[in-house]
Amino acid sequence: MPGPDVFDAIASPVRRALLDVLAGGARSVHDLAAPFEMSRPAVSQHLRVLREAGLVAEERVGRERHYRLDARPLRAVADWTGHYERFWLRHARLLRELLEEEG
Amino acid sequence: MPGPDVFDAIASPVRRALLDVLAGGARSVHDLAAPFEMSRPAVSQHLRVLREAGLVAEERVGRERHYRLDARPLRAVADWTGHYERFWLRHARLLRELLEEEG
DNA sequence: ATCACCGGTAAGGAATTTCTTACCTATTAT
DNA sequence: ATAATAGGTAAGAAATTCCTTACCGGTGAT
Repeated sequence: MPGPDVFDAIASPVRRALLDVLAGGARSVHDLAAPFEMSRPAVSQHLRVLREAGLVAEERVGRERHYRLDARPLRAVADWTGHYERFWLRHARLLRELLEEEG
Repeated sequence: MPGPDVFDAIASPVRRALLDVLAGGARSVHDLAAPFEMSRPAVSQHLRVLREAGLVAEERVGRERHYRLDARPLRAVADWTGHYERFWLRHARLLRELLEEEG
């Protein structure tokens, strides 16, 4: 049982691309799979990972299943990277100061 | 050659913990490995992943190697999650409005 | 009723990850 | 010079990932 971890879920470029598509609105699995050079079951399996991480929710509509984005778990990622913001800001500041000294 | 991907590098809880430690300042491998119930080579291998992702830099000092954080690649992660901020904010707003209607 | 479509699950294989122990070099200490 | 310390790399095992094909149950169309 490899826990539904959001960091793990977004580690895959395919899954990030799926989320990016879903940011444009809910989609059927068929539509989601279309742009990928991958079998449809493979996409289904990626969707399962996203579902278990809480990043997507499915809604049955007729014989289709519409997946919609649930971005809330991404807050954990944003919060974590946020702790590092000061480091790259400091880096940028030092670089700017260095250039000013020279120029 | 499994490209040095930052999303992949931070997918591991161990590697995130290593970065968290390094946020407190540069450390030798010995010190970095101490808190983990893992062999030292295992930590070395995690450090390699972080190094290839550009998240840490090593500096030789005597017979030690000091690793220091380089947070810059994390900007890519922060930027990516940033695109989703409006979604979880919208979610929070809708929830708030719902509660106000009821209360 | 039958057929087509949507999409999930199962089984299996190749590749990757993540650990271990063993070993090696470089540097410092005695 | 010899011994101890720091830490990278190699080889191999176990677990996991990520794809494939085959198959299945629902739902809608004819």
